Amino acid sequence: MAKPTTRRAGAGRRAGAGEAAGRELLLDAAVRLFAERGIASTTVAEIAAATHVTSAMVHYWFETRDKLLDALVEERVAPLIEHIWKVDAEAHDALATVRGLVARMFEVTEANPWLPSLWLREIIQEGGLLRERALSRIPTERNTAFRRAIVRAQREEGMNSDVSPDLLFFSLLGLVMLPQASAKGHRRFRPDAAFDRTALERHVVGLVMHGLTGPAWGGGRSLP
Amino acid sequence: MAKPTTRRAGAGRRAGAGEAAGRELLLDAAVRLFAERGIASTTVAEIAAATHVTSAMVHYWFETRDKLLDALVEERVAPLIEHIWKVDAEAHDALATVRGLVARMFEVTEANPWLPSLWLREIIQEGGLLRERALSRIPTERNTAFRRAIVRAQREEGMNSDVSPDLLFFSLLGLVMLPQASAKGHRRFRPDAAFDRTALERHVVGLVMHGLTGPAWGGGRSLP
Amino acid sequence: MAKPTTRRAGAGRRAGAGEAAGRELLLDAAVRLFAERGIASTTVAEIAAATHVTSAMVHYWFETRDKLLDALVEERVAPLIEHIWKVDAEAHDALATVRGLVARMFEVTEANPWLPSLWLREIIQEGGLLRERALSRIPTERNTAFRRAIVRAQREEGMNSDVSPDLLFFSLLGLVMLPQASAKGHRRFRPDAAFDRTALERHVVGLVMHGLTGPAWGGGRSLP
Amino acid sequence: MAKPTTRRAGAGRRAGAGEAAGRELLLDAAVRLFAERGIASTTVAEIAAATHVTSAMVHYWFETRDKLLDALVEERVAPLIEHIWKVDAEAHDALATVRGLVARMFEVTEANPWLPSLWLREIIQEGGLLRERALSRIPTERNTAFRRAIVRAQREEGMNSDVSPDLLFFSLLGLVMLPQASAKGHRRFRPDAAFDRTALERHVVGLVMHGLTGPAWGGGRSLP
DNA sequence: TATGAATGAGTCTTCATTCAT
DNA sequence: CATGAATGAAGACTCATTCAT
Repeated sequence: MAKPTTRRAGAGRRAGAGEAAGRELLLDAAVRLFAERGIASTTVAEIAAATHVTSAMVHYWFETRDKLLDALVEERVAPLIEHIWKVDAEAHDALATVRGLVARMFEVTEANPWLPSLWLREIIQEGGLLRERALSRIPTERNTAFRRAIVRAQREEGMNSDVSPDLLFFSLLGLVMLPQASAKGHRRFRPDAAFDRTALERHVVGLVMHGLTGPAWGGGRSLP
Repeated sequence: MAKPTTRRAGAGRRAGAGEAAGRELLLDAAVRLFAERGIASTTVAEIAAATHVTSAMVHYWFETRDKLLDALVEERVAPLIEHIWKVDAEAHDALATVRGLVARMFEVTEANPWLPSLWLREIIQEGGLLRERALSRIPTERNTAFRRAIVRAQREEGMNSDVSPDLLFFSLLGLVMLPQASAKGHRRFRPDAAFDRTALERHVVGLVMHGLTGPAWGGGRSLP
Repeated sequence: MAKPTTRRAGAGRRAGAGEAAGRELLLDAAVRLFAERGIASTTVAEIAAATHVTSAMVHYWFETRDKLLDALVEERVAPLIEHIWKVDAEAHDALATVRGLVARMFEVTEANPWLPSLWLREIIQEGGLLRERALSRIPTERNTAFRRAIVRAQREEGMNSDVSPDLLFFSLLGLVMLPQASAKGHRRFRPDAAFDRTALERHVVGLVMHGLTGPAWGGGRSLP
Repeated sequence: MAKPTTRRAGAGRRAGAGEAAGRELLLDAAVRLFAERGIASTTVAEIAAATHVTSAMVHYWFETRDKLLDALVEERVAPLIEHIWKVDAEAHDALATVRGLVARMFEVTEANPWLPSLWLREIIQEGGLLRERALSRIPTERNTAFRRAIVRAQREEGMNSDVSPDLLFFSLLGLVMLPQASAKGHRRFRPDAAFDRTALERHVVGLVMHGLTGPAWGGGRSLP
């Protein structure tokens, strides 16, 4: 975003049409390599090589490796987090809220297959290199509202009360992200089965929706 | 196992009583630091310092950083994996099998709090530094038997058929491991709540057991 | 030839005019230091320091110490070996062939005073660090032809038959190279006498030419 | 020779019968390994391992690596040098002196096949790790006498005057030592021919004796 | 924009050496 | 005599970063 050297301070980035392709290409490569190998195991030179430029160019665009991570979160990760937590006008009850959350998680990972890996390795865990940068982008009020909706559904609508409102979001994350992060690992046990995001979504939704309602949940409700 | 430099060739270590404390202490420190920062971000010198020795000692005991990883999987990770997949004589139906698997996952993580982090970062994902070493320790036949038990329960006992037998194990892993790997992250949203493994277990078991049975699963069955 | 780290993949060095001086200077320093101290006793940092750069630059140009040795043989040693064994159109008999071989050995060592040391320490001996790399550059067919010429001269022209055709080349090598490799050692016994390559050549040629002909060799032949 | 620690200062080495085998075995191994790989490329631990002890034992016997080299020259190399230069009562003329010198070189290398390699790599060259230690053992007066004998033979007996009295000893060294140091290299060109010290001696003596006398050296003299 | 040359600060690894037992 | 544990000082190699062009 910032131009590195003061020597050409005048030449600001004009947010134009087909402009600054280099920068975007570098972020593309970075995000992909970080997901494949982990951030700590990816060098600036590798990102540069994947984009057919030299590592000096990475510094031209981002100044330091650390600011590249800033830019990565800002421009690539944060928008996805925000999309996942977007207010869902359609959701009139807790179950639909959960359903929407899961749906948007799948939307987002479908368009950005590098996300599960990055989330598991670099965001969720203490010591993750994007942790502070990314976690601060989770909208606290939305998160709180979500928990409250669960609490209310348990109290008033007979939602499975074994479920912890505090932990439910982590469960969804685990259910959606972990299988996608280990996709290539599946082949070890089922070498024939290619990874199928649709199958995963059906599986997760089936498990969670039933899990939240449970046998005791009044009959008539049908799952979307 | 032994390093040559100073030792008489062929003089093996006798696996005696309270012996070789240094080696075990180093593995303890390694496993802890790897879980905290990731393997790639942990230097040999840091592991040594955590044990109050020099990095030369790490090479004395393990020869190379890479062989330290071998030893780590062999001596610390593999036994846990094997315990998780141990044949469960008590489990007479699919549901009990799942319940037992989850229970042993919790047993293992309670005694080894570093495991979730390591599993998510270094085992599950492509590019994880322990991946090949650890994945080969998962007993294929047990894994297959597990999937078959699910299939049979779906066909014969009305288990929730949305659930994919291939994906269920990954779901359990995600449900059990991910929240524990991000434990310190919880505090960001609920600063008061200390991590409570018992609460997590109730949550996971509640969600999964209900999720597998679902509203349609005949009445009488009661969860453990 | 080029190192990747910073460079665009595939961007080769253009073998231009006064270009890549750094690389050549490093090879100069390497060859000199290796001759003085032996390869095993010379560090990358010493080579770098002799060229007023850091050891990182040596890795920039040659990637590893080992590939520096490859380059050294390829670019500095092999051409000399090939020159020594060049087909000698002037040589119409075995004696002239020997004379030419010796003459070219002196030519080459005059222009490259580091060669004798390197040859004795790193090429000739088992365990020499350039041995495999350099020995493979000796043209087998020329070597064989040389031996056959000696055999014929012994059978047909009365050349000294005590001389072994197989060993003669080693003798020449020893006569030419060893005194030059120990040049500074001479001073120990004759502190006044500076090393005099011309004197050595007269000595070697005198000894060998007489040695090959011997008292019985028909009179008339005069040495060049 | 000296016991390292003062703690048992009383326990001096008694130069007894089958005593201190460890020390001698270590010197044996050292001398062999140094000849094979060069001193700089041989570690204390390797010498120890070849003797089935630990490197601590090498320090017990020799205190430091450097003092091991001292001992090596003192006890293994110097006696051989002295033997080579021993006053030769049989030699009544210069030619016989040369002949005797060569004969003793072969005696010594036959019993100590590691010598040629060590001499070429570590003694003869500047930068050789035994150079100072060994060169000082060459008896200057014998060396000078040898040169004077040659000068006299050239002046008074018609010995080949192309030969330089100063260089002759180096030539002998080169002729005798270099082929033996590169023995295994021969196989590259003549894979069938095993190294044959007798053949080498005939070759060297034949070359040198004829070389010193030359065509003009009156007839009658026959070589031994 | 883009590069090649250059560097300083690590990081892993090796090795001679020490010392209590 | 002999060892195992321990270390400090190197040495090869890597990598983010700088800068003149």
